[in-house]
Amino acid sequence: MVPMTSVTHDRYHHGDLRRALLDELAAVIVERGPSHVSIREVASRAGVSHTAASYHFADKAGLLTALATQGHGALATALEAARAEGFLAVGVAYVRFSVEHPAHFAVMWRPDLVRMDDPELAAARTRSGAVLYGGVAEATGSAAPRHGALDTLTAGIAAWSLVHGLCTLHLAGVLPGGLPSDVDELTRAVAVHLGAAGRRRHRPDVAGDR
Amino acid sequence: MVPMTSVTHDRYHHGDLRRALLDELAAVIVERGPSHVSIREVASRAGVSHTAASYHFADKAGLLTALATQGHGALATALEAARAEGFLAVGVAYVRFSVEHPAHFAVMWRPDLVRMDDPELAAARTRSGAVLYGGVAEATGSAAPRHGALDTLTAGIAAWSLVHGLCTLHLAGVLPGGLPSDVDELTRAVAVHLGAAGRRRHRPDVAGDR
DNA sequence: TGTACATCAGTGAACGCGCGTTCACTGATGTAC
DNA sequence: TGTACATCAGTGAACGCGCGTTCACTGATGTAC
Repeated sequence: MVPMTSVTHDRYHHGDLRRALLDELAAVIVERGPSHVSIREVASRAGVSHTAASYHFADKAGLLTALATQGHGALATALEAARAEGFLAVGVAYVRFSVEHPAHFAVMWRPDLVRMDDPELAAARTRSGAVLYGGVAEATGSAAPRHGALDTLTAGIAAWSLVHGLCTLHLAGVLPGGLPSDVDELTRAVAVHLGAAGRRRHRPDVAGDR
Repeated sequence: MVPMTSVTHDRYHHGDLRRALLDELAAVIVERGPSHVSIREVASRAGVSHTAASYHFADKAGLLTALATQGHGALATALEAARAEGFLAVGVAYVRFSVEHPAHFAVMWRPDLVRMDDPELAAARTRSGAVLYGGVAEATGSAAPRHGALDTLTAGIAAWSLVHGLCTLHLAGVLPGGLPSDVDELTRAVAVHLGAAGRRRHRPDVAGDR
């Protein structure tokens, strides 16, 4: 887990309490999961009264929404940086993000924990979504012949699903032994099997059946 | 959402309160998410005192663990039934399970909500895992030449990751428009891009890069 | 077939606790003149 | 440069609530004789 902020000195005016609270929130989520979060504990760990936290975030959902927003921003930045290195690098960056920021990852697509209609969250999601969808369209060739549009879309969803599922299962600790322990290597070894996407334009006979 | 039990008549001795509580738990999770569950509410919805629920489940983690156990059992049954119809059918069954039992799916791989070391849960996980791993090894040809073992394993993880990620994103409601609305069709359209797995025995040049 | 009794499956009151929220208040900082 | 004042960023006490847990108790059922 990589904290998103550097240290601040303790005065009455904290300086960057909002950031500090989000860092502590992330730490609590890593320790106990997103279901066992309380504003009071987060505030206490940041060394301030719990009302100070309420000053920055309207309520618990607001706190979690802010973490999700921060996460989508950071994910977008990571994916944007990887895009130039090609399709596979974006996938590797996605999985690496989930490992470096597991708490953010844990709340970023959780409509039951986060206010998905929050304007700032929506903006951040649009940014990360642009790389996710756009990047795949580029990589697989967006100027596809007819019937290619759905194929391009489903190829993108396949790639997203694969890396997202890999993150989820990996973070849950339910993957079996025998896999590469290095996460970049693991991602490449698994994503290799997404071979069909970049290779052809037409729909094959149903793949892998029998 | 498909309830796993049929109705019971109300007597002092309920008849199948354990089942009824799990059904209500599933309903609460679908409505508000696994983070907003309380024993008292589940008991109240089942029409019994909250102490009656404590009689059947030691605590909240026990309640959620029982749901996860039930889920793994049902998933194993579904996957076992689909296995004969081939590799792709197993994936379709997996996604269909997540849609029919979203509450179960939401807790089945959540070490922060569930006691993963619970013996009954472990047994149920072993059962579902057997189809998941074993099925893939069969479908891709387990008698692979050398260097094929890791390849077979990662192919299985790729398939699992893809369908698992698809479930997660679909249930979260974050998939973009333009995709097939029928879930079986969606799964097939996406899983098609996992083409590399069933087709060859040797590792290709790095797939999809560029 | 009756009866006694153990066990199973529930009730309902009481507990202490941590929660989110509200409130009046205060210390530190920035700005107008 | 100094002072007044508004605003920002916190404190700490108090609230009512729902929570999980514990406890003594009871109704229904099953079994031994």
